[in-house]
Amino acid sequence: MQGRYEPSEVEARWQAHWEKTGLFKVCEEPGKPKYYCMEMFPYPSGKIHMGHVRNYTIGDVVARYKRMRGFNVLHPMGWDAFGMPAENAAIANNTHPARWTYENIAYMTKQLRSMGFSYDWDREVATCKPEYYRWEQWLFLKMYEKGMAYRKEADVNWCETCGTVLANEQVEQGQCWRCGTEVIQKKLRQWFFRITDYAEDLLEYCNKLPGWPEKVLTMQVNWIGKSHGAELTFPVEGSETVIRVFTTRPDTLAGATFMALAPEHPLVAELSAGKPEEAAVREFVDRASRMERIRRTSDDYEKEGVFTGTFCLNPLTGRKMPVYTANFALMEYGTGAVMSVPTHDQRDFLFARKYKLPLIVVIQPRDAEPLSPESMAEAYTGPGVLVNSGEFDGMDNEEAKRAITAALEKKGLGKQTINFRLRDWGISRQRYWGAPIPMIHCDKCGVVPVPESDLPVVLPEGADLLPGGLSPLPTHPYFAKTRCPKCGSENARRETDTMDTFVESSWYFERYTSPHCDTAMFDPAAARYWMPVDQYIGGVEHAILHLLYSRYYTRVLSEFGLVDFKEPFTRLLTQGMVCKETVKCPEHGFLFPDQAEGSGQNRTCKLCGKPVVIGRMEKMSKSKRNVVDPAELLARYGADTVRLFCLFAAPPERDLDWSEQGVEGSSRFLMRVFRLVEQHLPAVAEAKSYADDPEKLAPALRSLFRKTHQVIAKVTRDIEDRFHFNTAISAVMELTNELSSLPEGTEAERPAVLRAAIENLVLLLSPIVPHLCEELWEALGMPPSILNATWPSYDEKAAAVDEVTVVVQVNGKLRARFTAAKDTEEKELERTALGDENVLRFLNGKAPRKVITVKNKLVNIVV
RNA sequence: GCGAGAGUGGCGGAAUUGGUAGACGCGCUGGACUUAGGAUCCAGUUCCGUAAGGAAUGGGAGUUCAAGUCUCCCCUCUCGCACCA
Repeated sequence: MQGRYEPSEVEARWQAHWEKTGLFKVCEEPGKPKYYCMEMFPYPSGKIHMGHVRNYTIGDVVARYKRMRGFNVLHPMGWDAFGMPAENAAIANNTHPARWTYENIAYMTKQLRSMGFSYDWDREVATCKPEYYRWEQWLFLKMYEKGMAYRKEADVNWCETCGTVLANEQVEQGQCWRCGTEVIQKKLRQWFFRITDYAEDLLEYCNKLPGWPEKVLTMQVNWIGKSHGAELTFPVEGSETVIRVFTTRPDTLAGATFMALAPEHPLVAELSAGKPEEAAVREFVDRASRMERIRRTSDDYEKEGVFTGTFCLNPLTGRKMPVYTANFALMEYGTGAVMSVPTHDQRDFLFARKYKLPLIVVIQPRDAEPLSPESMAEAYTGPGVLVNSGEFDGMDNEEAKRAITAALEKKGLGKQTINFRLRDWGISRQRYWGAPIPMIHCDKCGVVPVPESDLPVVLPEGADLLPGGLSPLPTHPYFAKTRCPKCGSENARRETDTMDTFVESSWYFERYTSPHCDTAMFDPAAARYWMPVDQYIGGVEHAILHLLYSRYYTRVLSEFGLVDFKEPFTRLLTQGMVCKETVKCPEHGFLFPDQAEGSGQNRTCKLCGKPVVIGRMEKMSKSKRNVVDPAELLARYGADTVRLFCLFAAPPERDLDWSEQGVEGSSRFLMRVFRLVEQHLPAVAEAKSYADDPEKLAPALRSLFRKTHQVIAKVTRDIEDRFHFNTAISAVMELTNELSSLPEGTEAERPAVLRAAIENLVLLLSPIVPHLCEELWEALGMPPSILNATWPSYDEKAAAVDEVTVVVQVNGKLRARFTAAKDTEEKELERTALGDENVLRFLNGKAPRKVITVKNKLVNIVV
C-alpha cells in the first residue's frame, strides 16, 4: 500500500478475495453460539435505493461485529420476487414478469455485492421459484385440511373497466389507479387464513417481545384491537328475526333509541322487503357500496342513513326502535349492527339530531350538572350513575355493564364477549405473478385439494398478460383446465387466483436456514440450530402487515410441529427513512437539484428564473425529485464512504437527512485514516501491540494508550447495547484526532503504543468500512481476513484516568474548576474549592450554609 | 378524535444512573503551505457583551444543593390507526 487511497481499486480487490475464499459461507456448528442477523429482503424493483443501502449497512455491521465476537453468524439475502410491479413493468415494456424479475435480481445482486455486504450468497432465495413456493403450497394443503385455510364470499375492490380486483393500495380516491373508473365493492369467493384464531395469542405475546420497539408493538396491539363487551339480541317487531349487536357499552342499553345496520348487512333487504321504504333503502345501499372507497378517504363525510320501515324492540325496556341502515355502521366490525345511544355516543348523537330521533339520558355524571336531552350539545361518554334504566337505576355504570349483560343472559338475549378488530387474512389475488393456490374446482366434487404428489403447481411462465393487465391464468389452455384428482372428471378447473405475496415473506427466514432442502419447507435440524432470528432489521412501514403475518405463520408452523417456537424475531430494529431536501419552483413544481442555479437560499429555477423554495427534508421519492442513486455515490466515493455516512449521520432508528457535504466529510475521514496509518507504518511495522503496565508510559503515550482503551470500551458498548453507530464512529474519530496530535518523541515504548492504537482503530472500524480495514490490516502485516480477527477487549486499568476535573458551583452556578487526583476525598475537594479565588469572590464573605460534594465530579457551595 | 414518538447552536447530532450542555462531524471565520486550491495543516466558532459576566435545551410552573434528564400544564411537528359501536 502506498500513495493515495483508491476506494474502487481496493474495494474490488477485497470483494474478489472474500468471494474466492468463501469468507461469508456458514454452516451449522453445534457447540458454537449462533447469531442470526437478517434484514428485510428487497423487492427486485430494478436497482437498489438508499433505503436498501442504509438497511443493509446496519445489518452488515451487526453481522460482522457478532462474528468478530465469536458467534457463528447467519447473514442471508434473498428476493421477495412475486408482485404487481413486475406485471406493470411487463405491460409497460412489453416483456414478461419473470424475465423482468430475473434480470432485476441479477442486476441488484451485483449492486449489493459491490457494497461489500457479508452475505452467504449460497443461501439466496427467490420466492418466485417453484422450489420455493411449492412448500408454501404444501403448507396451504395442510392448513386446508385443518380448516386453517378456508374459502368464503367476501367484498373486494373491483374495477369494471379492467375487469379485475384491485389491492387497497391500487385504489386512489375511490378510483382505479390505472383507468380512473370508480371502484366498487364486489362479492367474490376468496381464500382466507384463519389468523383470528390467533388474535389472543398474538396480542398476549406483544408483552413478551422485549427486543421489539414499543412503537411497533403498540401498532400491532391497536391493529388486533381487542375490546371487551357484550353481544345483545334485539327481537324484530312482529317477526321471528332477531338482530344481534356487539357493544362495549351494555350499561347504556336503556338509552338505545334506534338501530343502525351496515348497508351490506344481510337483514337490510329482508327488513325493508315490501315496505314503502324499500326503493329508498335499495338506492341507499347501492350508493353506499359505490361510495365506500371515497368516503373512507374523506375526513368530513356526512353520517347518513335510511329507515328500513321496520322496528326492533329494546330487550331491556321493550321500547320500539326504528331500524335504519346507515353508512357509519361497518359490516366488518362486530356484527355489522349498532345499537345506537345518541346521548352517550357522539356518532349516534349526530345521526339522531339529523333524523330527529329521540334522546334518553341513562348515565348521569357524578360531579357535574345533570344532563338533559334538550341542553346536550354532544354525547356524554364518561362514567356515572344509571338513570331511566328501571331496576338498574343508581348503579355505577361500570358495574351496570356486567349486571345488564347478566340480566339479558338469563333471558337468552345476551352474553359477554370479546371482539377483535383483526379480520381473517384474505390471501386470494386475481393476479398472474404469484404463487398458485393448489386447489381444483370440480363440477361434481366441489373444491378438491391438489394431491401433495402433484406439487408444485407451477405457474406457467410462458403465459403473457392479457390486455389491461388481466391474468392469463383463467383462460390458459393447460393451466386452468384440468382433471379432478378425486373423480377423474375432465370438467374441473384449477383455482386461478394466486396467493398474496405476504405469504412468501412470512417464512423466508426459515427457508434461509436450509435453502436447498427439497424434502420439506426447511430442514428441521437447521431451523432448530439457527432460528429464531436474533436480530431483524427493516423499515417501519412493515410494522403491521409483514411482521404480524410472519408471527402468525410461525404459529401455524409451530402447530404442525415444524418449529418449536412461536415468535420468529427475537429483536427487531426499525430503521428510519432516508430523507433529502426538496427544491420546488412555483411554476414547475419539484425540481432536480441541477435544475436550480445559485446557492443557498438564493437559488432560482433554470427553466423560468423564478426563485425556488428549498423545502424541508422529505423521504426520498421519484415524484419529489430528491432521490440519490447509490450507484452514482458508489462510483464516486466507494462503498466504505457510503456505509460510513449512513451510519454516522444519525442513529439507525431515526430519519437520516442526506447531505452531500456530509458524504464528503465521511470520505475525508477515511482518507485521513489511510494517511495516518501509512505515515506510522514504518515505525510500527516491527512493533508488537503494547500490553504492559500503563504506569510505565510517559504522559503523552499514557494518554494515547488510555484513549485507545476508552474508545474500545465506548465502541463496544455503543454497538452491543443500542446499535448507536454514530457515537461509536465519533469515538473512533476522537482516537484518530488524538493519534494525529501526538507530539514527537523517542520513547522506547512509542512503537508499541502506536501499534496498539492503530491496530485497535482498524479493528473497531472494520465492521463499518470493511474494505479499507482489510487493506490496512494487511498493511500492518496481519493475516486476512480481519473478519476472522477477534474483537478487541479493553483493559480497565489502561482506560482508567488518574486525574479528574472537579467543578465548583456556588448556588448551583458554575464558578470554578480544578483538577484533582482521582478519588480525592470529599473533605480535600471541599477545602480546595473553598480556597479558590473566584469562588471566594462569589461567596463575598458569606459563610457557606451547606456544601455538597460529589467525588470526582463537583463541589456545590450553598450560601 | 385515539395511540406512539420527537422538539438541544447555522445544520446532522452528543450528553450511561439528575452533577462541566453542545462530544463528533458538516458549515462558517481567520491563518499557514502553495502558481493555484474545492487538497492538507493550525486556530476559532451557542447567543449577548471589549471584558468581568449574563442568558440558553419548544413555552410555563414545580421538586431538588443541582433539571436537557424527574412531575404537572400548554404549544408545535412527525408517524400510525381512524365512523371500531
